[in-house]
Amino acid sequence: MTEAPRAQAPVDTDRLMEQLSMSWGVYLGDFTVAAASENLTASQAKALTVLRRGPAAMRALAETMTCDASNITGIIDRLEKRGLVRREADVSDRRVKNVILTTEGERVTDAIRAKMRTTQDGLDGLGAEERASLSLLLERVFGCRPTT
Amino acid sequence: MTEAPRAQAPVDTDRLMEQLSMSWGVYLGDFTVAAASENLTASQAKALTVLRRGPAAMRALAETMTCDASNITGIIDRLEKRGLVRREADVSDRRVKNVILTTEGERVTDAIRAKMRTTQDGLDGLGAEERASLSLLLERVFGCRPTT
DNA sequence: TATTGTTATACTCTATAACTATA
DNA sequence: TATAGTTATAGAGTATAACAATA
Repeated sequence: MTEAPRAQAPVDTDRLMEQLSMSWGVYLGDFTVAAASENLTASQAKALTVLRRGPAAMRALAETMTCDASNITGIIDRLEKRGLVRREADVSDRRVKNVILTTEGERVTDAIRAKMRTTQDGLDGLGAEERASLSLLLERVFGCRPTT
Repeated sequence: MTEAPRAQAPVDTDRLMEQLSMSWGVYLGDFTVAAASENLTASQAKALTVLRRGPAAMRALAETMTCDASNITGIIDRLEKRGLVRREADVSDRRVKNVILTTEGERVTDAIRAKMRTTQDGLDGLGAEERASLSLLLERVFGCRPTT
């Protein structure tokens, strides 16, 4: 049984915010390069990543991506033109259009994730207990639970 | 002395990547909303955040932000027009222009960070040992050390 | 009336290529 | 020659406002 990470020096919230900011920069760079390797913009790849968790209505997608609903139309238009997603009218509310990943869309999304070597390698360097600790901490801070 | 987070169930790398992706979405949304409250785009706010660590040459800024150097010209143009940054010719190499945050730029950058309530509140909910654990884990995964 | 998705518009972000001024 | 920054261009992302279809 390996040790859990131990405190070395006090880390206040400000320094943690700064470190989180830098870490986000590394993650974003990794994601952007991986998306570009599949000829996708970061926004397009982000939409695919969200949809990988399951279909979503246009408006729900806009909320998750923190942008206006009008933007999603163009992003989904381009992804649909490339055959990575498709629109499907909702059965209970015909105003709603659900966006669904195609099989090719799933393949591309998984390929992008696999190409995020910086992040993948960083995670692979952790032991089982460290992965569990990071998972718990992410849930505590951002409210995101690991998918079952 | 509080306990370090304990493993509950095994968390493999794939699930951790997924959880990281969702957490990043929350962080990005928090950042985007905070930037918008200061009438700044996410890219502009990101540039300010990078410069908050110290002056940087245009090209270095482009590398940190994972985009082409030509984009930085426009981003810095707009920030300079608002008085948040200024360009300064490098003394040893006159081709290089160093970008420096103005006092107002520092104020706005700090204001944005202070407005990231979701992230701030999440971090504030951690104990001292948990903050230290998260800091160590971020360093392990992304190679970013807390600023001294 | 309210909501979903779309369109029109204006501005910003982005990569590519070509340019200038330095080195 | 090589590099740092800029400019020109075209395509993509973005918010706002207005619109049609549906609730």
